[in-house]
Amino acid sequence: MGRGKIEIKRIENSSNRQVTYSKRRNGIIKKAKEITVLCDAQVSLVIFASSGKMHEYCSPSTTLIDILDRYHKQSGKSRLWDAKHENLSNEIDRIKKENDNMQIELRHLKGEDITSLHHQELMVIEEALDNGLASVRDKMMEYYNMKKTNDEILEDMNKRLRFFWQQQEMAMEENVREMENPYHQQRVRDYNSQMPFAFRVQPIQPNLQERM
Amino acid sequence: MGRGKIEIKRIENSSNRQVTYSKRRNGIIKKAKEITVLCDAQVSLVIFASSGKMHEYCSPSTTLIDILDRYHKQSGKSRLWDAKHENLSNEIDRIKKENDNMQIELRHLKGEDITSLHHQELMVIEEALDNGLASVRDKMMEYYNMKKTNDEILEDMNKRLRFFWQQQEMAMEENVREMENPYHQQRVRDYNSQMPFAFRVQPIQPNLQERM
DNA sequence: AGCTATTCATAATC
DNA sequence: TGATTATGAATAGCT
Repeated sequence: MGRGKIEIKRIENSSNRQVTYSKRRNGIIKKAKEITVLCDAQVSLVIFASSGKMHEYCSPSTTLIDILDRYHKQSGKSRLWDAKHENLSNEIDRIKKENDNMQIELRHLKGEDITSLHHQELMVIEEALDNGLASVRDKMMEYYNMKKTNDEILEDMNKRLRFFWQQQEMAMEENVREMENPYHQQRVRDYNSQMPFAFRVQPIQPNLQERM
Repeated sequence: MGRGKIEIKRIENSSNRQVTYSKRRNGIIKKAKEITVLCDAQVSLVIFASSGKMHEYCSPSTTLIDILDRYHKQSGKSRLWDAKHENLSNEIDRIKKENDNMQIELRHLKGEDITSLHHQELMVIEEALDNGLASVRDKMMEYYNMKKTNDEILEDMNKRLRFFWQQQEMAMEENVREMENPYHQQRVRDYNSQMPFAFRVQPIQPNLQERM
């Protein structure tokens, strides 16, 4: 059906191929539409050109997915469809298994479900628990020490502070007697206002408090 | 293209429709094959007759699934496809999350990744470890006790056995002197053959051995 | 992209 | 159903 008969084999001339492709593609889609209308059929048609460009036709009132569902129900090739699901399913299985194993390990570490364990398995768990406990207690001890150091420093600071205030008070009392002299009053105020910033008492580890 | 022109609308005559359907269906499939060969295209074609009967064509060297994969990648209609996967994907996410949580808990119980934990969290872990350790050690102690009891019983049995054999030997020696008498010989054989089955020494807990 | 000579698909008929 | 054939449709090659 053209100026000359053609053999059904790959068209080597690339632009000819491209032209023929788009003509015939339109032809097929037209035919698909026609059979849909004429014969109450449902058609799903997806065409990829060698360029990768895609065209599709799907009968109205259905979707490709509907067609595929019917396809898979009827073709018995549901395994192909499932192949897409299979990866996900396999992954689920794998993760679930992993999950179960961890679940078991966790329960064992918590001392549950250990009745059926052999002696050696119990030893392994015991060792893990021992190690874990050692690490946790080390870490706690670390915190305690940090807190202790901190407390000591604060205590030391406060001691100095108290000492400073005592000195301050004594100086004040001494100065009260000379209050009539405006020059002295001024000196005391200066002295007083210098102090508070010099002894701002804070924890050494800023984040330590929130972890304790 | 036939003896007369036809309007593209539903063919009301059912058998005509059926005939036209199968002719045109073959036509489309033929065209699909041709465009596949001529133009290096990939075609997926699924047709359902109004009767429900299905026919399909898919370019060689691909599967419908491959085509659909590409379809979904390109059409942007992947949501429809994903709807099929959504449940599975959600489940995977859920399990993975569960997994992660357990992973973390496990690592914490093993004393790993605990640097960022707060003091209270460490206390909780410590308590869990303590409890676990207590349970495991209880269980081990139980086994030790069972084994000990078992050993004691076996030891006791063996003691009795040794004693029995001693008695036996002494009786034998005594009997050797009377060997000339056939009646005595017979008596010793009887005596001997009764014994081994009376003292078959076995563990009391049949499955205990394999757990130790 | 159009055009048209030609081949092909198929509607009607048997 | 299956084969035949007259006819309209599709399209290969050309512009």
